[in-house]
Amino acid sequence: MTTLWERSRQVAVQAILDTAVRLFAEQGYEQTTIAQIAREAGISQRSLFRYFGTKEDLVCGDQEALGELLKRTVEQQPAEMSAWDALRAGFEVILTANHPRERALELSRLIFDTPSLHARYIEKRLRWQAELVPVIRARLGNGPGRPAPDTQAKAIVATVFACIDTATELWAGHDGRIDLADLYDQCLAAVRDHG
Amino acid sequence: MTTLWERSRQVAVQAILDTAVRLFAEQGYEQTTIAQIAREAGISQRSLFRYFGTKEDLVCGDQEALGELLKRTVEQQPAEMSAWDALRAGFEVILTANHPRERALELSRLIFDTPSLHARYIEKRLRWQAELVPVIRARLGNGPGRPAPDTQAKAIVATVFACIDTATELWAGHDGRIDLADLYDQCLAAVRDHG
DNA sequence: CGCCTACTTGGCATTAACTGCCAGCAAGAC
DNA sequence: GTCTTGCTGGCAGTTAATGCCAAGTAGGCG
Repeated sequence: MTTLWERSRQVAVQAILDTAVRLFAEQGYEQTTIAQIAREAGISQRSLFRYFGTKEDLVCGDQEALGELLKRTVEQQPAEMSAWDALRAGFEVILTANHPRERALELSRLIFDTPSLHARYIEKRLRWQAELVPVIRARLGNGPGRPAPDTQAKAIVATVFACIDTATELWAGHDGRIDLADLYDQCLAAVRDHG
Repeated sequence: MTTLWERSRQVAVQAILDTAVRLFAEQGYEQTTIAQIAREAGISQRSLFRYFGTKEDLVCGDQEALGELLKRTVEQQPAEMSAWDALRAGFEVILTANHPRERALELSRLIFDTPSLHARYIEKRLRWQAELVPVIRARLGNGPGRPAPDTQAKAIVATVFACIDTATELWAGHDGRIDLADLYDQCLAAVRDHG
């Protein structure tokens, strides 16, 4: 019900985010200090840390929301669909729900060009990656002579994310000129198609 | 001329490492300060930072050497061996070159339980990955109708590391009672074996 | 042995990311 | 209008990390 508070919060968040991403793109992530971002966004350092717990959250803060969306989407796929196809469908949905192309490109470049950011990004993802495992396990035919379903599910989820990551890196490297979903399919094909 | 300087350096490194790992295990990584480690190891803070550039290096500092070893091992596999088998052979070598079981378990648990450490560990691993890509690309038959070799190589390397990571996490979760190489094979089978 | 050079070590100051605390102010409930 | 609630900003403090400089020590050389 609190209207003005929430609305001005949204505005502030967006303003800080825009300032931060602009500065990161201009001078690099490491070279940009929290003090500078706060100054240019017209907010105190203390408040900035209340909006974004860490400097890294300025870049990969909305990961959590995307993770939630991905999980729900995968769950809702028809039961007879394979784990791989369900995850692929989830990935497709995330693509459309993400930032506009230009912004996504900028963020991806930033993440893949900054080792510490890249690592943080993956680490954050690993957290909600774990929540996807039970969803995938439920979709596996537990035939005999196969690895434990948990091992199987974890490996599949980890591989899918590895391919998403690789595809995104290539996509950013090509300035978005190649379709991201196509790249993902190529990555998965390189892994799953034998011969 | 390896002299007293180098020898006492080795001794100091080992002493610091032992102190650090012990303290980390006793009170947790975040709760242990550099000042405390330096004090208990009988060295100045300044010198500690000369031996280990960062606090994280106290735990995953020898990753660099392992990465180098991995790359060399993969390169030296017979040319007709597939990319997958060559990487698997490299993984096998690393297993034997790593710390003794107990120490490796302790370190793995520490890394997987500490987000900032985990991130740093991933960062170091990403560097190995990048260096392995050209080695793997050279091993790919570039038949027609396949994804670009670079895409293929990146995807394969990323997947192998995803499986190594998954296997290691499972291994640490089972207190090392299940063979790590077996877990890795199970992960890869879950990904590559269809049906 | 005595000296000189090369290299290491430790202390001091500084920066940057955070965190806790407290006072002030503005929004919303009554 | 007042009163409660919760946001905001400043200030001090902690921790990791880096640069600088003075002091010490190993090792080669006359």
